[in-house]
Amino acid sequence: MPTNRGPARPTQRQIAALVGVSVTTVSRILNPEESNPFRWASEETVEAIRQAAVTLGYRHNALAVSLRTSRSHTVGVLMPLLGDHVMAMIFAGIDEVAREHGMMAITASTLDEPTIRVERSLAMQDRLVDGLIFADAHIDKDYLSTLKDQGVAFTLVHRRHPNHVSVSADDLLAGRLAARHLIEIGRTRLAIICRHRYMSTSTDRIQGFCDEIREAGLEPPAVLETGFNVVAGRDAAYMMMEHPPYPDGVWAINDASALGALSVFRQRGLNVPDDVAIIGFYDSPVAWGIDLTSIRVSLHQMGRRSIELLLDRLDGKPVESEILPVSLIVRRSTDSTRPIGSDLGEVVS
Amino acid sequence: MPTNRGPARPTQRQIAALVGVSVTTVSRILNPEESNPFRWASEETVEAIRQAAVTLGYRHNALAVSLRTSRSHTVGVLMPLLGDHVMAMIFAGIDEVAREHGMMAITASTLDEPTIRVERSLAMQDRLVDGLIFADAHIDKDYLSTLKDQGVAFTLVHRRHPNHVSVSADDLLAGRLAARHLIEIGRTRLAIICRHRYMSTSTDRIQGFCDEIREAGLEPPAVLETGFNVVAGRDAAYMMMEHPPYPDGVWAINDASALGALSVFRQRGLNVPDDVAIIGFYDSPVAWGIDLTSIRVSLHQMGRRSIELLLDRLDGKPVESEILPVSLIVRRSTDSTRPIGSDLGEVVS
DNA sequence: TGGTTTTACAAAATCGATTGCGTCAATCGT
DNA sequence: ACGATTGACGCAATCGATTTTGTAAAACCA
Repeated sequence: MPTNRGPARPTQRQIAALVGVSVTTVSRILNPEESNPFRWASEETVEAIRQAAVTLGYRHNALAVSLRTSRSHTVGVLMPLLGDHVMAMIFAGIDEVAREHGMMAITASTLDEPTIRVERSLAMQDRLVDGLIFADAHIDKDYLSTLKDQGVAFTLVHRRHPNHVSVSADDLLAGRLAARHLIEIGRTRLAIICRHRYMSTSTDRIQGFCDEIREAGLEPPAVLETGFNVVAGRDAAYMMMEHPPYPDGVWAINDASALGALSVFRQRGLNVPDDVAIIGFYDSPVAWGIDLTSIRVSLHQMGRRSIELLLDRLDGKPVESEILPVSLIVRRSTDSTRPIGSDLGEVVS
Repeated sequence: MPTNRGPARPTQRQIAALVGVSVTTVSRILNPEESNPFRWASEETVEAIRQAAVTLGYRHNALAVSLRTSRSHTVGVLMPLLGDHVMAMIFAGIDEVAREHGMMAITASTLDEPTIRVERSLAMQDRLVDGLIFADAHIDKDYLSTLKDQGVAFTLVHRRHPNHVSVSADDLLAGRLAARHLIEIGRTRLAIICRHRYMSTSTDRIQGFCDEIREAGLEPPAVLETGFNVVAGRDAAYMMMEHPPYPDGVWAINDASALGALSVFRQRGLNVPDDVAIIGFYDSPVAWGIDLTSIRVSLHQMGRRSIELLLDRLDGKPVESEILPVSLIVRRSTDSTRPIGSDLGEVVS
């Protein structure tokens, strides 16, 4: 079992030997946290050490530093699912801020399962992450309170939880915007496609949607909890069309499921938006492609704020939950007078 | 500056004190690599130690283990861009295999810039990653050879490089498939939308496309190197329409840019596919949504294989580059007789 | 000039876990 | 019955860096 990881990395000890000083001095000079290295050694010594570091190709051993200082300069991000557009965008934002602060963001997927979440969370704590960001908070189970009691620093992103600091979209308003728009274009038989109700992204959006509808004096919408992907959208659409009267206004709280539903409606010969209007969520490239009316929120910004809040917390500053603004982007899936291919959102690549 | 990371984690020392044995014994019993703990202690001792570990809530300190063993059970993944569908899917595959092997995958974006790539790569080596996976290989610059000489274990994914082990799509065949299809439906004025030519995903696809066209005796295609996102696709389309004759067959080697081009063509009143046929790449949800003919390759599988090869390498097994099969999924953007919303690909969420 | 402070650096402890080398007693084989 | 093996464990070194403590020499003050 050859443990040889390439040629051995040079250590401070070697630099010390080369220059003829102690490792203590080397450490002080090379310590990036040290604002004034010259307090500790003469100018020549400092120069000699730095020179030696360069010629030897010295690099800090991040593990050793962390072990000693209990500071890993790492934040862990738990997401229900990697490979998903929403999560990928959020993580990109987190990652961006992380490196702006000389930190590293590491991620792991939990598949939204409590067991895996605990496991991954512990694995990250084993690496002494400075803090955690959860994108998969459930509103019922409260594993997070345990963590809080243990003094673990964390924030939530995307989904919120009343007891913890989070950065989320204004889901209540989003629900109202979607409902209002459907009402304004004269729809009365409404339906929602969503996922399990244990996440705030479902509950809040449904809540806002229903509130608006109730205040307009309309019938409450049908709620189809099929899921967040294309297939889930199709399934929901099939269910809707099992027996008339069919809905004439659908809000899928995710563009992918909107796409699935849309394709089914079209296959069945329904006209969108005349027969059935559809609204999505996230204003993703999919929405641009199919001219889908959608709710826009900056996922990138959501990711950024979630880690900025976490870093503030780590600095001991007081932090509060934030709610990001949302806006309705109207396109042809609810308004056939709109131009084709209008209003593309933020471009990432 | 309170360095208090919550309540101090229990250590082997504490367990040792509690049970009344040395840390050595505790370490041997609790070491997960140790196949037969009973070789080192009596059954009672083993039980007592395990019991103490549980009651104290003991967890391994991954950093300390790595420092000692020079094995971090971590692989680093360098991607040109997080937040991109392609990269997110690949990473999801990598992450899956990583945890199947009790490892952790950490990622960082390089924005395709050599400087950042080196920086991130070093940052990962500082954490003593067991190996690296590069999704952003350039074919000209050869930073990777330096790494190889240093004995750093790595594989490439998505993009390939003749000198290194990689897992990529059969881009040459993909190019041929796209060209053949366009030729078969009678197109003669062809164009490609791609990105810089320093990546194999561009060069190979173009190569295959051009080979097929040459062998068919047609004119070589126009090559528009505008980029990989929606805006790039629009830009390319605008350029194409600057002066007639316009292309009647376009291959965007990425669905997003295909979408951008498509929307421009439609805005200009062109009929797709009658006036201009469009093919994309990756068969992403965007393609499903707009009924875009596209090239399918399993990105998830690509990710999985890239880390599996890396792990094989780490085990000292010989590994060779792999090329994943591709297939053409024909939809309405090249064949108006196809049904709406057909053949959805692998669903991820 | 005697005493205090600052400078410049070193020695050693520490972080948490692993591991080579021993020790001591019980057991085994012949 | 005696050397040899095995079982059950501990000591101390080690990984690479940081931190605490220590101590000469130089600088400063009155």
